[in-house]
Amino acid sequence: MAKYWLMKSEADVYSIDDLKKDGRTMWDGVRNYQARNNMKAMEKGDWVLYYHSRQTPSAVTGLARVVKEAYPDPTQFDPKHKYFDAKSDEDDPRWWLVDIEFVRKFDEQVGLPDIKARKGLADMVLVNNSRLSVQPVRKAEFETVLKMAGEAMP
DNA sequence: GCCAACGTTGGC
DNA sequence: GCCAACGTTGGC
Repeated sequence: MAKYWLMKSEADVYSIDDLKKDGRTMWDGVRNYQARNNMKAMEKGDWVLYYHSRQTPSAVTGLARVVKEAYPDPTQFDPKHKYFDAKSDEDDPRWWLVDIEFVRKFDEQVGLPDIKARKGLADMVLVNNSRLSVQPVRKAEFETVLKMAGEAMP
């Protein structure tokens, strides 16, 4: 059974349009343990709501899918990279990531205010823990967000 | 651009 | 192990 997730990206850093252009991408740079643990729990074929933060309003803008399960984030070992982590051991990597692929861009974005106002979405992690960049989504929540976007279930 | 909320670090 | 200081995220 595929699971459901939500992944955030700053709209002006890597948008759904960038993902569409690239087709797929390596979700590097996550340096938060909870977010990392969520990526480790992902399986190929899981669905991902793609969310833009730092835009007005923040919004779910599309759909992506996990295409490669967790492996060590190579940027943590590159001293020249901004995501370099000197404390990470190659034999026991601290940071992991997944690859996701573009599925669909929504014609209609689902804004955070609408999500907050929607009955049935009050328990979404997005609503209650605004800092977590990779988070689980319940099936019913996923279905509701898709419905709000005017999209059919994948 | 501001700043509240949160996670992490490090001194003790 | 506590907690103050610091850095970052992200809503507004």
